[in-house]
Amino acid sequence: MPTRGEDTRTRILTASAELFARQGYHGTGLSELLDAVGLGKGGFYHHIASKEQLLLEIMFDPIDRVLHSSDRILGTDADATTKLRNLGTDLGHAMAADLAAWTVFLREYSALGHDGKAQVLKRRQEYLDRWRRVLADGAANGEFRELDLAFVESILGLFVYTFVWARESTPPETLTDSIMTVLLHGVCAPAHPRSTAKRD
Amino acid sequence: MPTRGEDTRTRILTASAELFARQGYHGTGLSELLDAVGLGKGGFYHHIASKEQLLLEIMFDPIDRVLHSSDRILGTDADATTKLRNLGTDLGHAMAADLAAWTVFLREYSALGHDGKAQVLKRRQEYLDRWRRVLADGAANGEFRELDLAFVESILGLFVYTFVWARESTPPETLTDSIMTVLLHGVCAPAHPRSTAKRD
DNA sequence: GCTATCGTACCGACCGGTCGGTCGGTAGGG
DNA sequence: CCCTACCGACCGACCGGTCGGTACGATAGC
Repeated sequence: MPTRGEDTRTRILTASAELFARQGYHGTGLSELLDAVGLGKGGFYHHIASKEQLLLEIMFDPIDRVLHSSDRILGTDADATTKLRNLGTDLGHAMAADLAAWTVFLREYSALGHDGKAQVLKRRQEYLDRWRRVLADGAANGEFRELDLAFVESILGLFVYTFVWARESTPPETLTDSIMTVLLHGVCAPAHPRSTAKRD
Repeated sequence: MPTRGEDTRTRILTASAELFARQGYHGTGLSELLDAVGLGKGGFYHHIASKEQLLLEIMFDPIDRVLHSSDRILGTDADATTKLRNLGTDLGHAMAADLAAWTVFLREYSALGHDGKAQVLKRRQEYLDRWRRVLADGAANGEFRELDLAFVESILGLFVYTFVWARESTPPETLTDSIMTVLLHGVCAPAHPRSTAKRD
């Protein structure tokens, strides 16, 4: 029989992410989830410790991915403008590749227990710090204008909401460009008229 | 005895918005809600038709408010840059004034039934059309550069996420400025260096 | 001024159903 | 023979919602 082994777990993760994204964590019952995966309760709990643990794993996956790739981007010796553009396109790619998990990541924070909240918050903070660092560096060397960085908090929301609502009408690369064009023009110092986001 | 009459209904609306924003619609039980309002089930259902109807009313309130004020803004004969700035500050004020309801509006769309979804979607569309119209006008008369308008879909997400996550550390006017500065610089044509969002 | 009547605001016991989770069991490959 | 993968009956708690009843202020008849 196929579909045995470790990939059942993956199937559970994928299907749940989809369901949680569409109907919310509390809005999705176990039985509904079981139907989607094609498993009984016994099978499910053989792989997953609890519904909340499942939610936590769904949320870790996408943020960990961009956390790693942002390290790679920050590690290069490119200028701040390039780094910012790379952060943006990377985030766009990640969201396009796994939009369901990202939607869950953004919306279901409040469904987590105390410990889960702390773990997710820590990763979120770390990731946004990468953006803040690039923005601050660019402001320090004159590439960017001096900015109040409060808007950085909304980078994730900005991307995810664009992807969730505009996905059907527009391909993901166009969405990323659309966001990054405004962001880069909004951030770059008038003296440096590079701008217009081009994908690498 | 006080707290009789129509204001009980208002108390229910306010308390539910707060609870739904913190824990989600499905994540908030009726009994929890009742405790917060200080009412029994009978009292609650005397004022409210159903839990879902309650959700719908919470969501209409904030969007209807900015829908009205955006009409006023679009009706003036100011230039597109000013109109855009006014749309932004107005939205910022509205969100600061009723952040809980706005959070619910953004997060709990999927908890709505078929009819509710359609009604909310219609208002959302109408409001974003105001932004699109200003952006398109500005692009037509040279105030703004030519833009792919896909990012407009995320205006609401952009604001709400900034407010939800950065509220504790930063006052709402600063947040609005922070967002609008990036947005205006990102959107204005290089030839027109007005920018820097100032509140009226 | 007294009481009968009515409508509004509210109570809490109770309903059927669903929730997340447990457990005893089994099929089958190594 | 055992271990992995899975099944589904079953659990108590809790869900949103209903319903019969009541406290009380206002109005009306006399």
